[in-house]
Amino acid sequence: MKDKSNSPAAPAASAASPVLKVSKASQRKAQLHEDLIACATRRIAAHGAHGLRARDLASDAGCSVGAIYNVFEDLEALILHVSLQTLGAIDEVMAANARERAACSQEEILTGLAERYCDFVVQNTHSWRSLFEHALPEGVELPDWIIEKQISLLGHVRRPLAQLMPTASDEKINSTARLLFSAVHGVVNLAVDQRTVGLALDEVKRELRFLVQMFVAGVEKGRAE
Amino acid sequence: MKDKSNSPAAPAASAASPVLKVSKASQRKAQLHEDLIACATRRIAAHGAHGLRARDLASDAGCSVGAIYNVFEDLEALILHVSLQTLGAIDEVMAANARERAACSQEEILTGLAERYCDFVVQNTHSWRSLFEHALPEGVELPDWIIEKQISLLGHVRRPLAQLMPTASDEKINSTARLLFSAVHGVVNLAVDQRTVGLALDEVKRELRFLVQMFVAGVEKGRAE
DNA sequence: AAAAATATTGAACGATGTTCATTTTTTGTG
DNA sequence: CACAAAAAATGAACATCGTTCAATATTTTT
Repeated sequence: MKDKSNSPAAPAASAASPVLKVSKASQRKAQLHEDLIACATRRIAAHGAHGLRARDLASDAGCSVGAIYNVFEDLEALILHVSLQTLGAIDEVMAANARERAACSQEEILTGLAERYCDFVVQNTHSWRSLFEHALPEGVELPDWIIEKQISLLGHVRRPLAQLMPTASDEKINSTARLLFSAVHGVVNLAVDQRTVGLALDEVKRELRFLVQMFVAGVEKGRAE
Repeated sequence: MKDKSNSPAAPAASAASPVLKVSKASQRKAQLHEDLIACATRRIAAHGAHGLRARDLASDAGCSVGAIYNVFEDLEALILHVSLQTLGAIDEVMAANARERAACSQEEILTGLAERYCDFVVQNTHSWRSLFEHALPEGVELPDWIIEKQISLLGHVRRPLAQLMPTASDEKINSTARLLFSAVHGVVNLAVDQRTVGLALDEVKRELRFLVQMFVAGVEKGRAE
């Protein structure tokens, strides 16, 4: 037993560095690591994190159940690696919004972010839900490489907000970015869960735009006074 | 086996109607029904819905594990009855806000609601989380008596909103109430879960006020134009 | 080629929700 | 009250999980 893969996709000692030993064993291990994440990603996308069963996974990846635990600490750790990929996909979607709306108003950039987040959640509900459904056990922290990805997401909200609130401190911009992300997240969350207190799926995007527009208008109104 | 208690707290054929038979058996059943909800409420409050185990519950209530399934369809159904109580508690908190701030501005009523919801969630995290953590199985609907309670909660948001948006249709008021509730819910949710993208617990209420104030200001600005 | 180190395996373990044949209690009736 | 039928309560047994670990197979080193 070596590292149980606490860090994600270590580049597997790329072929360009022949000094580092890429033994047959560690190659197989790296391959299994990759395969398991791929299989888990598919299963989570199809049935949610709850539907990820060790025996099914072993069957999919063509290994024994025990092998999973040689590569990952437990299933939860494997799910975290899938989460990193999901976060990456969300980051891409948000980055695309920033590119396509680079010339637009800050309000339009923010409404675009909300709509894109909503679209992603509707199209990738299970994967997205697995990002949030597990309340981590008392005292257990998320690994750094997950936290960094999440901070990166917030950057997409922080940048247009900084333009909208030119006199605000970095701390205020930061907390407002978290506020706005959380609010949009909540609206999408209760909607895709089809909760009674949430919105119907066919009104979510319209109402999300309304939320962001009213919030931005309120901020601008305060600035004008 | 009779009804498995699909409806909540049927008044157990109150003593005032001697025609309806209150047999010794049905009395015991009603008592167990009550006891199980009480024990489940305590356990969920202490350890969350995940920590509700059939064997522990039977031990607490002084019955066999099988007895639980004579009274409730499954543990999920029992959790729903606990949810009704939790929703009732939230309703009370929101109603208290309406009473205490009856003479305040609509903005203050709405910020008060957000703050009270936040306080409740912080103080009753486990019970509150069990309201939302289970995504119901495909095609399974919540029972009417839960949906009614949730609609009742929305009323507390709808009423001040109706004052703020006098020209809006009932549908618009309704969807805006869901929007605002969902947004506040999301902010509180990510905060109590201590998520990276959420707010820290010591800034939540301040930022919630900011969110509601900016939203209300935006709505009023739009009305003025 | 043999030995040491390492990795893989899958049966077994401990929980868990749920069931159901058996036992106990309650109810209806002569 | 006695006694049979009906109803309810019981808890051992079952199916299904995640996880472990002694036994086996493989790889690496000597």
